[in-house]
Amino acid sequence: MARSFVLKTDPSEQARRYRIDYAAALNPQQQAVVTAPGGPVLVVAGAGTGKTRTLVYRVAWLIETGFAPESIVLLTFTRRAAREMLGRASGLLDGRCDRVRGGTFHAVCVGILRRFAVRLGFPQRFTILDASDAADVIDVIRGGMDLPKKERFPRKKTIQAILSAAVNQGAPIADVLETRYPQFAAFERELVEIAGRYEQAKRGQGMMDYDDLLVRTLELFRAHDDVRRIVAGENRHVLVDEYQDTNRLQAALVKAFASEHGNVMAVGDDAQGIYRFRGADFRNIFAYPEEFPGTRVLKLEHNYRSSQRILDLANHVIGQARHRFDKALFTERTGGDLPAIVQAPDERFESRFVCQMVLDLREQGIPLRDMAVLFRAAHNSYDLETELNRRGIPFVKYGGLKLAEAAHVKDVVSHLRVLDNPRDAVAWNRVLQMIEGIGPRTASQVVDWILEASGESLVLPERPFSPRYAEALAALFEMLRRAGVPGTPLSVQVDAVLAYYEPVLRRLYYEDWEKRKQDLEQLAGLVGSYADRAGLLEALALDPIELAAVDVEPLDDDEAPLVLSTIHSAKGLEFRAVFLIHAMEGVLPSAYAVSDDDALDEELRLLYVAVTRAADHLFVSWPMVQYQRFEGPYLTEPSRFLGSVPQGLLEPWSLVEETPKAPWTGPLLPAPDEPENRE
DNA sequence: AGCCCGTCGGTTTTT
DNA sequence: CCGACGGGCT
Repeated sequence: MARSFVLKTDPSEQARRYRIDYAAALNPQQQAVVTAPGGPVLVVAGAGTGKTRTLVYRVAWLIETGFAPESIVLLTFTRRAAREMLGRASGLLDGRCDRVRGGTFHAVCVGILRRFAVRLGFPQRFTILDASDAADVIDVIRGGMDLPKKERFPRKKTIQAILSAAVNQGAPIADVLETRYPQFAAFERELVEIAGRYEQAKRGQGMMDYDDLLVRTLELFRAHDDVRRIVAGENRHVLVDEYQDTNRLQAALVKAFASEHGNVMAVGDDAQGIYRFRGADFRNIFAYPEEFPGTRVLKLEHNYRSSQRILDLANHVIGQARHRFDKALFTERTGGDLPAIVQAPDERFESRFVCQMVLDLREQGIPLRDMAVLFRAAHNSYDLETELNRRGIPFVKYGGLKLAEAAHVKDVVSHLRVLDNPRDAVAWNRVLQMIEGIGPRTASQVVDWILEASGESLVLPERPFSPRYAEALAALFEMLRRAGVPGTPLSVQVDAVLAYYEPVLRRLYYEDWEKRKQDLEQLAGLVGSYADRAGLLEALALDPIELAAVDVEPLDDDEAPLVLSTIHSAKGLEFRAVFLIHAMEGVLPSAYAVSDDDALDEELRLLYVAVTRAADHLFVSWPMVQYQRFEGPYLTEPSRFLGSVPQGLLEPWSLVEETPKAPWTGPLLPAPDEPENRE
């Protein structure tokens, strides 16, 4: 018979006064969340209701009530979010929150797998494949198969996306093809075959892709209950942010993490689910009380962020969804400007408008960092970026191309990977193919030889190398040997690789190597913040270090830059002024979404997320004419979601070119064909 | 086998 | 605007 033994609270604990005045810092709803007793809690929190703030205080409260920081796990959507929240919590409790464990599901899983992967037959130093590494592995597999030549087979990135979608949605490949890639439905058999070989290859070579990090952790818990008990036993409280964007794998992980104690708090907003493409279903949030019996559901409804006029628009937007959201945000922040709907003649006008208005608002005292330009897809801001550069307005861009994904950065990082793990065949392939005279074929042969000869250390095998590349190969090994001497500082290792790589860079990317070199310098600059090579490599694999396009002279020294971001990457952030550009049919909603009602609803939620980022000023704009390469200009339509917005919620703006100043008394200007004055 | 160049097709969102 | 692929050359 099991018996419960009640441990009494240490009296000195009881007597302690809390350092933080929770009642003063939080509203009653927030306080209820922060001071909730253990057990499962679901917090349904609308946009701008202080969700992050509440979680930060919750962490502090738990620590103040006696929980060890290292027994708390905070799961967030990005590592950036975790860092920021724990930083704020530490600020409240002078550093005591630093030991709280936090990060993405992927990062937390890597920590667990590094400890226990051996139990699954994986090496402790298994290789983490990012999406493009995974695509490269798939490409090799595809090359070794006899595939139908006549019809168009999906390219490696698409194959990878299909396989990943199947894993994340927990659906067979056939379903993924039917719903998202009907054009490739005929290749189901081949794709299933590739999927099988891909699994084998990963297992055989000790590699895990992003999805495996979640899948294998679950597998580990399922196959080894002692591991599950150890890991879950280390957690006394599990906190999950953005629960509406977790998929079934992540939901299962939450359940496992909390399985020993049941202290789990999830925070989310069903109206802000924007990761359906990754297998998330915003309705999962309603399944939570069934997953965790006894769940206490708490709500945060009071919006502190936006003016009422912005909320009116947001409420109208979300009201158009087919699925009804039980939600109306309210605020006491009445007044403010009406959100503007700006009709720009074309993209150039739109960019000029944004730049000019940004500068105006800055004149009015809003710092650049409190303004953001949001868009559906990373490429929507290209024209604007040019214009910002021209005017010397500093900006950072989130979303889109990642530093770690650029080909030349991967080249350099592959050398470090080989140093870290001489059995990393993916990295070897890349490293070898940079040598002149070595292509895919020779590379895979040489990799086989290397793997045979090298155990934990690097050995240049004695083999019949062709004189075409033998010397270069020896030079590569000499560089690796020097850089790999134990105790060599990371920065020295990186410098050695960069010096070796420089001529390769010039040869491979002769058109734009100088631009790419700046990225490598940025990479070199990051090195200092990592303790060792493994730490750097792990960060590069798990953190999408955003490629900041900030080589613009700041207006004032060190003025924090304007933020450019995809809507997805702006989740959870807020700004005093928000510009939503390219709000047009085909972009928002995306052309891919228009034939599917559920996808269309998600586009609507994206618009909702964008609108609710704004506190005071909101400008929604779109270009009436777009230029296409061959077709020339064509007319666009404004987003259907804005077409039906009643007058009074949005103020229509149009852009007019400045007319020449009136008090001109001299002779009329000659024909206006001075090229400089035209824009 | 590898490299270079021309052509053509596809083009979201992220860990 | 980038990458995959085919053809011709080394």
